[in-house]
Amino acid sequence: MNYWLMKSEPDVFGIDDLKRVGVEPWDGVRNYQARNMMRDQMQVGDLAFFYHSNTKVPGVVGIMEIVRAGYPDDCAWDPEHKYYDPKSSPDNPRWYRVDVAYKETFPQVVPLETLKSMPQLADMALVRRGNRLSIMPVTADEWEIIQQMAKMETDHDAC
DNA sequence: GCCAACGTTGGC
DNA sequence: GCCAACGTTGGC
Repeated sequence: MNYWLMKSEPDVFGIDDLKRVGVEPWDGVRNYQARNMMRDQMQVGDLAFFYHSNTKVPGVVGIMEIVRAGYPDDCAWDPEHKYYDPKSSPDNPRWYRVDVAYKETFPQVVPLETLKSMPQLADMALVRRGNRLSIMPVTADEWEIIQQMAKMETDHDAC
């Protein structure tokens, strides 16, 4: 089983939206590295952190589960769609997506700022300067650390 | 195959 | 809203 981190702008689609709909195709990814991970590596049962980007406090806000492995993103074939890409076709799909299911929302955001301050997380693409990858792998250790921080934030709040 | 121009991401 | 960093495109 693999762990992942997936970014989305809460103004467009946030974790509250995912909670409401339950399951959602993660479409519109137009980056080859991210596509390769969805197409080749993501498997049903994998878990992913939901990350809010481009917002007041960017950070990890919850957990979701991959419930359908990579399959062609047919948004790319619809000329009316905002994710339309004329270079993708049913015969030769250029872009892929996965389906994700809501699992949980953390009581508090684990802010990017906090993640950056953790030496154990220094290798994550997320905290590296100028990184723009919207989907990235997370190691089991990193997964554990971030999950514990989500709990710690709660404990701290209770004091 | 180089690289300048352009568009996008995303923190701040 | 600004802008640095990065990926992609297209002329040559």
